Order: sequence, then C-alpha cells, then structure tokens
Amino acid sequence: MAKESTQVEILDAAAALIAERGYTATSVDDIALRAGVAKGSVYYNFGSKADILEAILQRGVGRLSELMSSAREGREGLDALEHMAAAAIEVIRDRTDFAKILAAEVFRVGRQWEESIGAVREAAISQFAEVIAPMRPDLDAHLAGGAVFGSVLVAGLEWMVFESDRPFEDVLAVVKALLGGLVKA
Amino acid sequence: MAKESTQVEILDAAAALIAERGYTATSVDDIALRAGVAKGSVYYNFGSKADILEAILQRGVGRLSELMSSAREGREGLDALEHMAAAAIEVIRDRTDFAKILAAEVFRVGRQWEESIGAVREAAISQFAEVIAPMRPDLDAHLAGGAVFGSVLVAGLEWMVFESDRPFEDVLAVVKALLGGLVKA
DNA sequence: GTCTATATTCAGATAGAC
DNA sequence: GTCTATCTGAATATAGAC
Repeated sequence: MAKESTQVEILDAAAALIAERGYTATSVDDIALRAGVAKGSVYYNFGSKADILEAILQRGVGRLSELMSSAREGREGLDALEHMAAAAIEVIRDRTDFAKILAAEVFRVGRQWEESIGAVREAAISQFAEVIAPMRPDLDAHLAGGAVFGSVLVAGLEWMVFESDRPFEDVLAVVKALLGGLVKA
Repeated sequence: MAKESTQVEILDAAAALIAERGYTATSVDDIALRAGVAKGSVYYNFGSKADILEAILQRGVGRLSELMSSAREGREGLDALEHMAAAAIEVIRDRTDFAKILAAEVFRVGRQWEESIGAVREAAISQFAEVIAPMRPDLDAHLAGGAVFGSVLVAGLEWMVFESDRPFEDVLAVVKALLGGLVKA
C-alpha cells in the first residue's frame, strides 16, 4: 500500500507548486503533471489534496524540530539562540518551498490544516521563547519568540528568493546582530 | 462611474476574506455576499477579482509608506528605526487583513499582482535598509532591512492573531530590544 | 448603479481497465 | 500500483432587465 518513491515525487512537486501559487490555486492535475504520474496515482497515494499539504507540513516540522532541538542542546542564552537561528536558516535554505508555505499559512486560522501549521509554530516560536524567557523576564516571551522567528524567516526567505547569490554567513550575521539586542545591557 | 461607498464595502469584505482563506479560495460570490451587494455590482465596480486585490494592496501600501516616511522624517539611526517600527506596527494593528495578505504573498513570484506586492516590499524593507546602511556598513543592508521588517511583521501579526489582549507597548518593547542589537558596540 | 440569470471552463474526486 | 475516462459541483465573468 504505497510506493515510497512515488509519494516523494508527489510531495516534492506539490510543495514547489503550492509554495509558488498557493494551495487552492494549485490543482491536483498540475501536481500529477509535475510529478510525472497520473492523477489516479495521486489519489492512490493520498486521500485528498489537503492530505498532501498535511504531509508536506509534517515532513517540514520534523526536520525543523530536529535541527533546532539539537542546536539548542547543552547551550543557553545568546549562544543557544544563535545556534537555533542558524539551524532554522539552514532549513529555510534546504526546504525553501516548505518555508514559503509556512509564511503564507501561519496567520490563517480556521483552515483544515490549522493543527499542522500550529505544530510548526510551536516548534519554532516556542523554542525561541523558552530560551528568551529567563534572559528577559521583562519581555513577553511569546511575542519575542515570534519576533525572532519572524526575523529569521523573512531574512532567510528574502535571501533565498531575492538575493540568493549572497553567502549563508551574511544572513546569519544579520540575525546575530539583532539577537545581540536581547542581551541585557 | 462608481459609488465610493460600494467600492469600500467590497474592498473591506474582500480583504477580510482573502486574509483568512487566501485569494483563490475566496470566490466573488463570497465577496458579494459579505459586502451585501450582488455579484453584478462587484463587476461593475472592478474589472476582475485580481483588480480587487490590486486595489487592496495599493490602499495598504499608501498607508504604510505615508506613516513610515513621516515617522522617519528628521531622525536617523536607532531613533529613526524605532519610530518606523512603531509606525509599521500601527499599520499592522489597524489594517490586519492587509498585513496578513502581505505575509502570504511577499515571497511568491510570477503572480499577477507581483508588481503591487513588490511596491509594498520596497516601501517597507528599503526604508529600513536605508537607515541601517550607514549604521552598519558591515552588514548587507537589504537583508538587514528584511530581517527587521520580518520581526516587525511577524511579531505584529502574532500579537493581533494570537495575543491580542496584550498592549501595543509590549510588541514595541520586543522590537526595540532587537533593534538595539544594530547599534555598534 | 444594482440586480438576476446564465454561459463556460475547470476543479476535486471516483470507477474500473490493465 | 498506475493508468484513462468520467461524474458533479463550483468558479469567473457576462448579458440584459429594472
């Protein structure tokens, strides 16, 4: 019940198209065409178009959680934040389609895949918030986590979409500069 | 050739729906229903559904440019950045629908309204970049502008969508803390 | 300037051959 | 497990009465 390579083919094609045009504007016909399979095969492997997006989201959140967690391990304060940010930027670089979909969907509520999107938010923002909380008890940790995640996400996508010739280090330097502002004077 | 109140009605309804569901998932029937007019009236006032989105974008960019420019006027360095960020957060608060649409569309290329979206990017990121450039010649100004804009946008939307009970000052405090990182040690 | 009714295209999903 | 063919509902846009 499922050939893995076909599923990956479909997932990659769908991620690319949804990132570019959005979920509703992407048809299952388009996905099948790009994946090089027939529409029937798409529905053999996934129950519905929404299921495909859920799978894309879950694949992405797995990778993001994994890399951010291990970047954080054994560190705290600014050092932890810098390594977590670097890990997040790597995910944006390697899974740009996922990052674009995330940016497009995080602030929409009431959609079918709200839970999956919430899991990504949780994986990213909350992890930042947990590190920031003891550093800056004067700030709302969730808002601060959101601001940090936002700077990473937008800088990372700005880089990949409009300035991809710049090196990774340039993006990291920018984010590190902002993170430095969280260290108490 | 056009009754202004009807146009505003349609624009507001469309902005709310597109912010929540996305452009393609929002039908002209939905827009007409929410605006309290018939579909024919929508097409009398706007040439197409895409034209409606363009109008929403242009209304938003006008407001954003205006407030950010006047916030910047006569200031420079950190002081300018803080006032510009505050102005941007105000726009996100007062035009949350517009901000959500912006977040969803900025990193998509090749769509019909790419130009209008580009204008918003320009209005926000470039203005930040111009102030940052002389402060931090060691950083890529555009990436830094993007990171600052991203932190403002995501923190602002995080606030409006998930923590709207917090006061404006809490969001501003978070952004100001990050901006402080741009001041050379 | 606003309405109802309709033409036409296209989407998601299923059935069943191979 | 993958294909083609097809059902069915819905979407954009237009025509034309009021």
